[in-house]
Amino acid sequence: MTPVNLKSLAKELNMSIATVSRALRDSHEVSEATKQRVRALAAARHYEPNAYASSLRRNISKTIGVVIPKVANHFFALAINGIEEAARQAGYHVLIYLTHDDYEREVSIVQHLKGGRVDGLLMSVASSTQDFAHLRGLKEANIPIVFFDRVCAEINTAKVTTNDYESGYQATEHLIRAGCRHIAHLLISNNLSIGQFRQQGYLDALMAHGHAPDPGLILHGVMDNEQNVALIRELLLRRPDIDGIFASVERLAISTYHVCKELGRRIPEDIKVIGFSNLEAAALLDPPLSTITQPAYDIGREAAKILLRAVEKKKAVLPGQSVVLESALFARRSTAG
Amino acid sequence: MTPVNLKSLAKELNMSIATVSRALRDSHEVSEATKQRVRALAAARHYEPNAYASSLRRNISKTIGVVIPKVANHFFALAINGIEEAARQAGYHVLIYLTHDDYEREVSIVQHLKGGRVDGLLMSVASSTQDFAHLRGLKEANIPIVFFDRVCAEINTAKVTTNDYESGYQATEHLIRAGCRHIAHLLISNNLSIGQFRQQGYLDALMAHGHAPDPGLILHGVMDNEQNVALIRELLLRRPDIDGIFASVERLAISTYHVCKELGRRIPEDIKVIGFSNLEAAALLDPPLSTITQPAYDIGREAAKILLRAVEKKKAVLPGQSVVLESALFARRSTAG
DNA sequence: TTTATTTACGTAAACGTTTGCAGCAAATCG
DNA sequence: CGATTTGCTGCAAACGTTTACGTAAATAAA
Repeated sequence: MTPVNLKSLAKELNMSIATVSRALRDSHEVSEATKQRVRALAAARHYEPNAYASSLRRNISKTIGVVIPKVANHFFALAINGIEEAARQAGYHVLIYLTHDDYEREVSIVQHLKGGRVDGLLMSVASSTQDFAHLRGLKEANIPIVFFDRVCAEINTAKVTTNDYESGYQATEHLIRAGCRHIAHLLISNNLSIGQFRQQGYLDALMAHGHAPDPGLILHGVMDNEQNVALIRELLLRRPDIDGIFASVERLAISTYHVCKELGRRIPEDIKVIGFSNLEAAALLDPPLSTITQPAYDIGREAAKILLRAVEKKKAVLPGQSVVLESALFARRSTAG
Repeated sequence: MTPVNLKSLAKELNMSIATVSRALRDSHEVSEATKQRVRALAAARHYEPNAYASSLRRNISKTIGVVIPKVANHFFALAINGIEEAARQAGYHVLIYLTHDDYEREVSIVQHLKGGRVDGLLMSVASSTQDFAHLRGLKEANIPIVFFDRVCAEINTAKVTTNDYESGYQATEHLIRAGCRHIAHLLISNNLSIGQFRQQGYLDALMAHGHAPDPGLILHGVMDNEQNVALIRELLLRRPDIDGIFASVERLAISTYHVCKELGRRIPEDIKVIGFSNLEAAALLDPPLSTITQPAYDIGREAAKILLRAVEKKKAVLPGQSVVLESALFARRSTAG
């Protein structure tokens, strides 16, 4: 079975490779008659251009990379959905890389991508990442990058986020209005700007309503869910006065449910719970969970669109293109007064 | 800023491109001293080989494609997780494509991939796919393919599935033992072999326990969840005798919960429900949902491993390499007697 | 010494595509 | 009618890497 490429098509058509190539790219310097012949044979032979030869020659891969902590998470799954949609429409391919929130892995992935495998990068940084040297290098490699959700403030590029400060404020206020007096905040590693914003919203809402912030009510989660359950259990036992919980990430809200069930704390009678979550089944939980839900699909799509515009123009992405989308608060029974 | 490639390194080191290339690939025909010099400079200049040039020359892309219906679904998200892990360990990259269960899109994606962008393909076919010509073409393009979960029986290659027949049987039997007399089966498009197996398990379990199969109790879901809710509502109203529901896909179980809540049917008192699901929060639903849970991560990882072995040997994948993994049944309150 | 063999490197040809340049007709213009 | 333009096509050089082949020197075998 002989390979079907420009050369084989050219030979069969008795013309040069150049003409075949131009005909297929619909160049204006090829006669309509020739184009017809070329296209007919290409279709008959099921010709598919070699993506790598083209990429090498044009120095364009028509591919974007997506680097995220995990995929088994509704937020990221939905974001990928949006990213894939935008990429597909623009004729781009999507490479997926998972960091599992591991800094070393993130560095290794980014390093590899400097080889020109992707034209641009979408990224949600790992929670353990503190040093951003590996990301700076991308600028030099001329690979534009757009951060989404878990952004990196130190890098000068576009970012797509949600109104995290306001959401943190609203969630906390929602609990206060529901009658909570001692509200705990569960979050993960606080070196993420996103966590800081939510935390600040939480603190400001407390202050605004005359509640004194209490460091003992702030719990930092870890990667492992088992450990989180233990941490939350310990917190609830140590501070029996806690009557409200604001979870900055879905996993911690779920773990809270498990602990409450285990300790016999009733939701919402004893403790009210609200959490960031994209869980479709939130309304079917026992009790239905009040959530702040981020527009994950839109975040992914918007980030991809911004990136693709930059890629097409071969320009770096500008911070000015940053976008802030709004999350929605769904009050359900877990915070019923 | 000059590009850093083999040529620039060679010039700076006063040696030929070939030697630099060989040194970096740790060839035995380069002296240790030279290797040291080359490696040192490569590191200093942050050299990253151009993936496309290498791919073009070696006719190997070190990339696999994953074609799935959707990603916002715990099963597929977990599968991707397993796939990415296996790929990363083997030094492969992962391209993601979503069909959204659309046949046209699936064909278009597969067609594109014949251009050599990927060394192999992992696939879960779209529920609307009936014709498999586009997949046969892959054989000719010498691209091995491994199906997982939603396999295509007509194509002669390796498949990674779960024991769907047994699971369907067990789920049905579980409902029967819990006292159900009129058990409905909710599934999607039945041209998928996977749906047929589960359905057969359901039917055989009914027969084995002296229940007569009733076509009026089998409901075929569609893409849209709103429509599914309507269909299920109609079914429950039309057949008030239904006291058990076996949902072949997670979405249909969730929709069932919504309908029951709406119609005031109590689970499990009035209707017992069991469904295929990888939802982590299944135990936290109201009531906790009994599930058949597939080892999604392992399915993805196993499929990727089989594919990568074939890719490395540049051989087609053999049907004999097929693997069947076992799902687990978790009995929870939704089927309590 | 001569003749193999090994070691270490360079030369150059691929891989398939794109594209600047040139050529060469036919058409248009002065 | 000669000069210039226009429309179409081919030639050949890239893109960066890998690798078969050649070669010169150094070592080993004779």
